[in-house]
Amino acid sequence: MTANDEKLSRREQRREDRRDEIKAAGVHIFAKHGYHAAKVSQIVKEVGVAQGTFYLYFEGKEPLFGEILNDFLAMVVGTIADWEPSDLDTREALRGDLTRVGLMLTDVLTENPEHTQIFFREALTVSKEFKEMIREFYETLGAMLSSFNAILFDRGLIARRNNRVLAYMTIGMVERVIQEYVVHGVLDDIPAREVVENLVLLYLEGTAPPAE
Amino acid sequence: MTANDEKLSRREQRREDRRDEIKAAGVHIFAKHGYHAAKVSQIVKEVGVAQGTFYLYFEGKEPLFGEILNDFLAMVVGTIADWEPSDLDTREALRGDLTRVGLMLTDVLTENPEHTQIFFREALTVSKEFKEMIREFYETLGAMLSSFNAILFDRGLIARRNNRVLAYMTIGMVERVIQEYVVHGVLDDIPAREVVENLVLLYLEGTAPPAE
Amino acid sequence: MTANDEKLSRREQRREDRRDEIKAAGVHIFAKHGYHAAKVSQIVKEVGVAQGTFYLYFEGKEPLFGEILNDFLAMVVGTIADWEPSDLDTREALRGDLTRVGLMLTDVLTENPEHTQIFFREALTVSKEFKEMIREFYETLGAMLSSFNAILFDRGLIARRNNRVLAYMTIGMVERVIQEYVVHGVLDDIPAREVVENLVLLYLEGTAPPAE
Amino acid sequence: MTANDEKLSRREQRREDRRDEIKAAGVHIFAKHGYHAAKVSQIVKEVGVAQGTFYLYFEGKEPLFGEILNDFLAMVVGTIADWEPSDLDTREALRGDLTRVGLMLTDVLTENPEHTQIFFREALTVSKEFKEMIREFYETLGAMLSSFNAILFDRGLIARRNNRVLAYMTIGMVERVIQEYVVHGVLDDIPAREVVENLVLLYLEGTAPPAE
DNA sequence: GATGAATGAGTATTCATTCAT
DNA sequence: CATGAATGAATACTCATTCAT
Repeated sequence: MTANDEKLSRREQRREDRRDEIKAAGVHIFAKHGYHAAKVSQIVKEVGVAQGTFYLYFEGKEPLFGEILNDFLAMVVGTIADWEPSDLDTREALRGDLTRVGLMLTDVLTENPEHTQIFFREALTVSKEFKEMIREFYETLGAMLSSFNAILFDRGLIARRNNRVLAYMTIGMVERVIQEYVVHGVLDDIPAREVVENLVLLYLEGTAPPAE
Repeated sequence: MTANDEKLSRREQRREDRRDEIKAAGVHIFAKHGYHAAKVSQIVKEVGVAQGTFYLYFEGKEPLFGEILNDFLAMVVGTIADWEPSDLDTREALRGDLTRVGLMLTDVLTENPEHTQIFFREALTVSKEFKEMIREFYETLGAMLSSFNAILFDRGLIARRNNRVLAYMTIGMVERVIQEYVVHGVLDDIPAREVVENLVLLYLEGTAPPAE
Repeated sequence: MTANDEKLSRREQRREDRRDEIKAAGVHIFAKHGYHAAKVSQIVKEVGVAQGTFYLYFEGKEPLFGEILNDFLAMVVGTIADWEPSDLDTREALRGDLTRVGLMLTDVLTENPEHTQIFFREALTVSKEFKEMIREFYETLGAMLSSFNAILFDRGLIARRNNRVLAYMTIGMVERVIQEYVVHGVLDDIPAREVVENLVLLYLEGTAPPAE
Repeated sequence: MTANDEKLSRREQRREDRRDEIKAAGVHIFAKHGYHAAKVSQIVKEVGVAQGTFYLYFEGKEPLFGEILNDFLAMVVGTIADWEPSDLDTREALRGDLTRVGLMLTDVLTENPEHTQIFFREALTVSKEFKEMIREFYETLGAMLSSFNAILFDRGLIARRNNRVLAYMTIGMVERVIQEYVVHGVLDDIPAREVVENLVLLYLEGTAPPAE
């Protein structure tokens, strides 16, 4: 690596840092005031740079929001993708896996409450484009969980249900609990593990296959 | 009733009709474009009246939104309030009751998909006031369901759970399924009864008390 | 007078009464809020008639203001016109005359404080037309008083002065004292006669011809 | 002073210049059309900037008016404050002082006829706030002149009068003459000195103490 | 005459974005 | 790279006036 490369790289690093600062301020302001009430002037003021500087790092207010939204989705998807399923040959194994992934998800969202808030509160109202992106996210998630349920049923691990309805029920119970826990603090006197276990329990008991 | 009264009453009737027309247009435009992108000019254009006429019937754009929101909440609350619980002495009775109220709710929301969409998509982003109103709605609902769960547990109808978590899980599964069913039409190839029965089933099986 | 005439006349009377009611309300509202902040809706509300009724009696808001303004000017001009000057052959006679007309003016304005307030506060800002009307009023008054001063000087009753400046000084001292006395109540602990005598005294002593 | 400071200061200078340009245009438009008929669009058009630019320098139309009004009052008060009274031990000294301050006032107002016009014509009709500010100005002035008269009487320089009435008479004669002279040009064929001397003469002769 | 619902022209203000320095 | 002054499009709301009933 030449001195030049190093310098360039240092410059790039600074550029990245500055971008991150602005994005962090964006997260903060969007969470505090909502997308529509948030002003670019508030964001730059929080960072301590001039109005024009914002546009050196982001194309505009909406693109910034888009990145923040993508960061959130990437975090969620990444967490689920990190999940290395066990053999899933018994309901006990399933319980373990679900609890584990649930706790991982709880962790990452608890660490990013503002992202979580922005996602649930604002994402649908910014633009048609984002609305459709979110819709696609939900439908993908719904389809994945439907397939997952179908597999579990095939393996005799869960009872016969309408797997699509079951998928969306699952999504719903998880997302509402997350909102109350992470964003509104309504359930935050309860240990995360207990919350997750209640979720897993309802799912598992609610789908217990009939005893032979 | 004198002729004068009649005239007055006819006038009042026309006034109500006009109000309703404008409100209906508001529902339509808000659902189509979202609160922030909706323009008063679009609403009056849809009704076919002048801009000023709008302000004869509503104080402004936000107050109109507020009424629409209240109408929705009143519909939901009214539906639940209409529920005359049976004795609730057996799980079978419970299943019947839950199915019945679930179907009633499904009915009223299916008939008002735009209100439903507005509630889930926009209500939180219009103003602090509405955000707090919605929050209160959720917390009241959460508290009611928590108590309900506690009663059911006392009667031996459901197993020991964290009743608050259970309450919010229930809210979540219902609201997500409603959104998919009513607003996005993702589940609308499935009969309403089946959807509701799946919801009730998950709740009931998921909370089945241990056999003696 | 036939019965028909009488009926007509009664109808005309009613019409006049209604007009006067509206005008009185106009005076009140204009004085309270000023011309620009005054709303026709406030005026009709005070009278207890419908919005449209206003336009059966007056051409509009500005014409109503015009009438009110003219009423005020007519009162002032009428008061001065009522003055039957004495011979004005001595300064004592002059003092008597000025005191008399001053008291008459004070009387009529004190009885119509809202008109007075409207004239001094609003008249110039309503329209070009009224501004010019007021200007003409002042210039006519100035010219009259200038001539009057010239006559008094010719008769040896007052000293040599710039008669036009003297005229406007006189107008100014009178109108400012009137405003404080009638509109703002700043001097209203002082008997009207004393106020007028102070005015006359300043004018007379301030223009006393040099002793021979 | 570093280059940076200089740059900053130059920027600040430009900012002030721009502000002054806009304010000057405001004075012009307000004087020409009156506050209520004046449009922000006219003001920015006169300066040759965009509509939004106006709001970089002033909070709005009314705040701009407020500054203009304050500038006027500051000029008047400043002129009077600049007056360094002589010993005021003889009526001749008093005459000199009054003439001097009168000329100074005439000067400053003649140089700012639009401000003068705005003050006398519009200031009372813009808002309650300004109305009260003006009222306070008059009452302060009235109180000051009353005290001044009391002092002069104590020193035997003027006769016994109602000092408050005398104060307001003085204010009135001065302000009316100023309006005619500065705003309407009615007296502007007369040298300023002569106008002022007539004012002083009426005051002094009108309050001459009785010869012993 | 009286009503009051309907009209629609008119305007101050905001704020994301640009660009000369 | 950074600045921040300038831009100007975009919109909710008011209220004097009209006119069908």
